[in-house]
Amino acid sequence: MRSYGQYCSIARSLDVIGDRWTLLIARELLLQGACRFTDLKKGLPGIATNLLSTRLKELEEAGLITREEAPPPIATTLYTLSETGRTLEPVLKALGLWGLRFMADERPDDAFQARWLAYAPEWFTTDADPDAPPAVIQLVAADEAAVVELGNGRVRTRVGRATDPDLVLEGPPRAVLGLVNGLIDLEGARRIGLTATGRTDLLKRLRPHGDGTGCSS
Amino acid sequence: MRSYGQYCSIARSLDVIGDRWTLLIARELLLQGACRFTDLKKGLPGIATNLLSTRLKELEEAGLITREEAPPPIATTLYTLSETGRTLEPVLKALGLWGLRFMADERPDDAFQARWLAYAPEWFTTDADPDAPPAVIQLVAADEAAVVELGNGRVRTRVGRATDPDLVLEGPPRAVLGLVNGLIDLEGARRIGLTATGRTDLLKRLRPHGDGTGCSS
DNA sequence: CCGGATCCCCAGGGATACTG
DNA sequence: CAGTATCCCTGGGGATCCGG
Repeated sequence: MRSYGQYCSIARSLDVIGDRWTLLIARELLLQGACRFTDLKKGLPGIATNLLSTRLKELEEAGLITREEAPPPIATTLYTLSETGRTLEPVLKALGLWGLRFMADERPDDAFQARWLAYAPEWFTTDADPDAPPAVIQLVAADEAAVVELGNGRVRTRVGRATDPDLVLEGPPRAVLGLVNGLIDLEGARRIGLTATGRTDLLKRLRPHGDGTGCSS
Repeated sequence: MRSYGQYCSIARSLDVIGDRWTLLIARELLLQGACRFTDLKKGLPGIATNLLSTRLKELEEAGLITREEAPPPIATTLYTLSETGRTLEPVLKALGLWGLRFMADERPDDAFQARWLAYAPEWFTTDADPDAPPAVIQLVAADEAAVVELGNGRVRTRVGRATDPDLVLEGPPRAVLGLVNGLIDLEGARRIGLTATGRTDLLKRLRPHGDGTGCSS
């Protein structure tokens, strides 16, 4: 990208990661770990292959990712965030937290993936009752499933299904994520199609890092 | 900007503020407060006027800035960050902190302004000895001057000159800012042209929010 | 199937001139 | 001062093709 030519750390950040798609590539690598070219392509619906290729080169030059030629049985090149690349996590978290305010807007054609369902609770909520016994919440939205595990004062998430969840939240993405992130309350979420089965009291434990934008009724 | 079309809060953030120059406009409005068109243009060396105009419209539509027609004696339109716009501060701070690692690179042609000298200590350092008496550090780099005021456990900065500073740091931008932000130590800063006059012990009070990138000798 | 490279086209950005 | 208008050019989107 063309440099802004400003001796300012924000501008210099953007010189490196301000290009289109760059931060989303970092998101995928941070969420997925080592990725093949095709894995990245799948995780970035809409990206052109030439762009992905170009960005990967640029990111490697900038020292943010490393490419390694994996031997058989993988027999392909793997892309990984470098130590420096992983320091982008706070940047992605800040952006992600700020962007929550737009998650209420309905845009039916948006792509949606289980990983994006998963990272939000882990990054943007806290267990409000850290001493309470462990609990498991199953999220299901648009055929994508993720599991939220509460316990030991932590909120952990993973893609997939749990065997015996204490609570199942199912519905359109903006209902599930809107509820979990405190943009809407349970009643509001139900009104746009959420089904909550099980211990809905667990929702009180999930405290969003809200910034005052949310909880309309 | 063209939407990424992903239901992910990072992607939705970038849909709004991912365009070129957008975040730097927010930086200026955050640092300067209400601005005229020309003020922004001066604070954003290199921006084309049509782009600035376009971005201001987009930002207004997104609800991040408000334009107000000021009556005489100002008699012009003023741009201000809205309440929502001000919530970008954590995003800018995260980016600015991450970008510090690139401030060591020398790029002599980069533009430089006093405001960019000023915000870095306020955002990225802490008073390591909050109970110590107040102190004033004068920063001077490339003819731009800023004042750092330590006191009451806070680090405050402003553009301009102090009457009787306890310490004066003068030299090329990357020497002054590199030292203040912990990228280099005093010795290293002197080696690239820093002059430190006064109580250099105050530097110990200025604790950078470093992330392990710095302090090469 | 994977990992790209190539080509064409268009939108967005850059520089500058011009106007109320 | 506060933009608008214009022209040019680069970078991104989309499809296709190609070697391993």
